[in-house]
Amino acid sequence: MANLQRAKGMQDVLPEDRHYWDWIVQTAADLARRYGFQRIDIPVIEYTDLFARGMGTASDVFVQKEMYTIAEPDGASITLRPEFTAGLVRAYIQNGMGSWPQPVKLFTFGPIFRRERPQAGRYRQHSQFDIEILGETDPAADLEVMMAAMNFCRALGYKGLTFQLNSTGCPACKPGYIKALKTYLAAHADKLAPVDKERLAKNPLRVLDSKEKGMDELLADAPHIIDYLCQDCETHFADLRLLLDALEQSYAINFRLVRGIDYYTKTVFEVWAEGIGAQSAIFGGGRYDGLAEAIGGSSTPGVGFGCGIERVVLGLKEQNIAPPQPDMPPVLVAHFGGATKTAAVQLAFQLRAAGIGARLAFARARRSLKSQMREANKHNIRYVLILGESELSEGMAAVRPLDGGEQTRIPLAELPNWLKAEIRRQKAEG
RNA sequence: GCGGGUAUGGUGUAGGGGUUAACACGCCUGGUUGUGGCCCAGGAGAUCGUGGGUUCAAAUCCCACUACUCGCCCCA
Repeated sequence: MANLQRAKGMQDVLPEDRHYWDWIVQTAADLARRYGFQRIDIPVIEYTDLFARGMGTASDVFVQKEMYTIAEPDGASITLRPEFTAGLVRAYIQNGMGSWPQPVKLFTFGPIFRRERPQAGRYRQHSQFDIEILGETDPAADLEVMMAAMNFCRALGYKGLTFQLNSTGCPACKPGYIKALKTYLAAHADKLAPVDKERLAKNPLRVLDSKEKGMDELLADAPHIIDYLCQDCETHFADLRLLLDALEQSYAINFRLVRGIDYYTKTVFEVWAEGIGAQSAIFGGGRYDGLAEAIGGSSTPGVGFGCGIERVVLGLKEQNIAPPQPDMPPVLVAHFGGATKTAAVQLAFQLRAAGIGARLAFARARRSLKSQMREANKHNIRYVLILGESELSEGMAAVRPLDGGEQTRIPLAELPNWLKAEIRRQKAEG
């Protein structure tokens, strides 16, 4: 093995896998546009401060040094984005989108960086498809975001997904809940695993996430956030559920669903899939009404989700769902002998200009026709256009179908139209 | 940061102290003068992860390291 390898936690997306990506991203983008979302692209790098204020310096991503942060010579500190939302809200504020017709509905796609220990379905660079609705408090906005996630999965043919929903409250009611939870857990401290004791001290909500033995029973009797929501949050949650019911969208209320980033308010949700290793969430999202203010803008509500493409691909493979095969060029231009190469090159470009996919056989020295035929076969080519000296002297090309049809000779000048007609005919026949 | 597993041609594997390290797939070239898939015949390609040790002899045994991988934490 050569001592050449990609950096830890990085992935090469080979052509074979890449067409999953094309399909997934295309499907997601089509769907998003149908909902009225517009594509936006923002930089991979932001000032570190943005994430510090957005995610909170107490958040795990920040505290555990999971960010790729670079100190610039001039003293600035910049960071490879560990998530999309903060950057998108920054873009909203900076570009004056607050004065656009509200709400502003955006989607984007690109790489995200977190310096974690890699494992199945978790990489240091991963790609997310992300949508956000900014400037809207209506629970129907939450609904749209959630349904976009669900319908996206349906469009891919995904099966066995569960929709996990919870409300995480707001600054008005969350502290009261945390206090109640703390009290309860402290009373049962003897039953807590060491990890959970640590969490209790550091971030009590995280205990809800615990996978330790016996926690299911213990937490079943723990205070539930639902009973502590303020009027506003409760109404919002109830309205959202009514809307989900109206669309007959099933979901599981998961009072243990908490998310790692501090800015979430009210709605939080995840979409879980099976068979992709220990990482089961392919979507995660929620509402973040306080984020814009936290990063220094005027108060702007928002709701959105991020979807991990690598995990979606893992899940699709697990379920044996394959994307439609990408089209390969239907013809290969083969040539041998004399001045045929020049004619072949000209023909190939002429076909491409006419909109016909053409692969040109390369041959530095003499190369047998057999070898060129083999090449065509390997690439699933439908027609080999053979330019030999005999054909060329008559201004013709031999057309050899690889699917069993008869070989014919067609005048070079007529080839583009002839091929177009053939391809159209074949397509019509399926 | 903490655990477990693995490390042999491009890929997937077999082997197991002793002269040319095996197999499959892939790749290349041929199988009569210019024609694919199947088949057949050849060929290229590996300092058996790295460094040390034991031994007359190490890919094989021992130790360390590194990398990859899976899991914990956390998250998409």
